[in-house]
Amino acid sequence: MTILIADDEERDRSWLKDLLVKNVPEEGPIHEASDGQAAVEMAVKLKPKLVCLDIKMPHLSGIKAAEQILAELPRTGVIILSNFSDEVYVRQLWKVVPGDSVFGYVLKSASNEQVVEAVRAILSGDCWIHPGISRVIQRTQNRATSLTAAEFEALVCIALGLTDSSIARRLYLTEKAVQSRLKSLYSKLAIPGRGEQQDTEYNQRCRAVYLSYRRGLINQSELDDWEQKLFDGKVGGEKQQ
Amino acid sequence: MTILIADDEERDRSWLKDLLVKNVPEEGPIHEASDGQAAVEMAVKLKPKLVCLDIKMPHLSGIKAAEQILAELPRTGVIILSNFSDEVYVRQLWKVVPGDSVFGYVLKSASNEQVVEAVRAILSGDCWIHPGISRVIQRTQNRATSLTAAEFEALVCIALGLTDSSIARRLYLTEKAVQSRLKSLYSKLAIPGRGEQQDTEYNQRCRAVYLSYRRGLINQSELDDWEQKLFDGKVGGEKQQ
DNA sequence: TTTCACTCTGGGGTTTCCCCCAGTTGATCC
DNA sequence: GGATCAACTGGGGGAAACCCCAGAGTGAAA
Repeated sequence: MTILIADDEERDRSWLKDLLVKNVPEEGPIHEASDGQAAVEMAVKLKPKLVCLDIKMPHLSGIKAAEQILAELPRTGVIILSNFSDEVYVRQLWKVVPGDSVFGYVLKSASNEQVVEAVRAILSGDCWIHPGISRVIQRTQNRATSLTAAEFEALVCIALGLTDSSIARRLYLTEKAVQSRLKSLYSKLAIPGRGEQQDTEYNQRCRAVYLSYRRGLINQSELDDWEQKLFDGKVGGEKQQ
Repeated sequence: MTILIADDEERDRSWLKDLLVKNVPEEGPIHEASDGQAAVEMAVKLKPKLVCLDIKMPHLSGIKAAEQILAELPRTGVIILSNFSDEVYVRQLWKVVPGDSVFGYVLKSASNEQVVEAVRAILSGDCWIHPGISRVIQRTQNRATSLTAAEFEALVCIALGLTDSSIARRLYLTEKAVQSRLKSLYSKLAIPGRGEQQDTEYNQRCRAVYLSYRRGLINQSELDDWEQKLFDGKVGGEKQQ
């Protein structure tokens, strides 16, 4: 029963390997990869029963790696083992992972026992989601607070610092459409507008970015990816495929 | 020769402790603290030769802990051992640390050898700064790119999503003064204005926030602190004290 | 099929943000 | 004593962002 570990930090890899060797007796050979690309290649070759993926890796993120691996080998158990509980990753993962596959999401702040528990769960065919993540999942499925693809696109663009007109140009929309997206974004984030409240406390545009960072709807590395895409003229990231 | 380690992650503490036991032969007892407050208390009691501090800790950040420890025991060697190379921390640290004290700044992505090297340097009375940090230090000392206290205050406020008028109210300034601060902030961040460039590509306000995140001038946990301060009516954070 | 949510569209407003200009103060440095 | 720089002040103007309204098309769920 082969296991594959993918993490760019050597320290984390050896920690996890140690943990598995000591606590998962029925384990077979444990292989390691140090980036997402390598992880995919090794996975298709070794056909492991379980793959542990860090999210933040060079070349290919753990989530995209998971997508490719599951496309080839749908029966593989996948554990995302990350420092981050950002909503943006949960959104992506839920889109990428087929509903019937076996997977886990564990934060690196978890105790050793929790990690072992998660691994055991996956190996016996159950899912295991970190307690801290469940809150986030709730939010992504609540109609009133979760963002639509259109709202999310607009959010990313203002977070990058684009103007309405420049967003419109990039996404092939009218300025009015952009503003309409923003308007519903602001209301979902519950940002008080000009008419309401006593005084004009907030610049909604910046406030939306701030709150979205806080809630993990967006984060630095994701924005960097988007900036690449948008400046290469490709659009519709969340919609397509 | 006592050594004190402060980190809220048990895993990191034991990793570092192991490393020191194995590689710093002349070491004496090694104590551990799991937050900043405890670190300060233990330091004044134990008077260690060396203190290793994580930045992100509950109750009291590693930097503030370092400040208090150095105030009591200026001869203590301090190593900041953090995941972050954010400029905001470098700014803070340089203000807090007396010029003649012995300290180090090591990123957790450093190799074991580098960490040992840093510890040895501190113990023999030299400073040790992570290579990745030196770039940042350069920038904080370059007149043309480093922010003044006033510009930084304005930056924090727009990052929190406040309007000009609300910033003015909180900082006891006129709106014009706020706009003047923002104007010089934008120019230091090299954001093209409305007149320049082909088309109005950027919303400067949001763009400034984005670039500042990228450069580590600001980050989430620092902004949370500032939001607290500003809503309690206290101002002038960087200036005072 | 009818609902419903989502999205884009349009007209016609107000306010905030950013622009240009110029002038005063205070601190620091040679 | 000038020179320099950071910081706040002021007027006046333009453009972007946000406000309200209402309508119409899409696709999915009831």
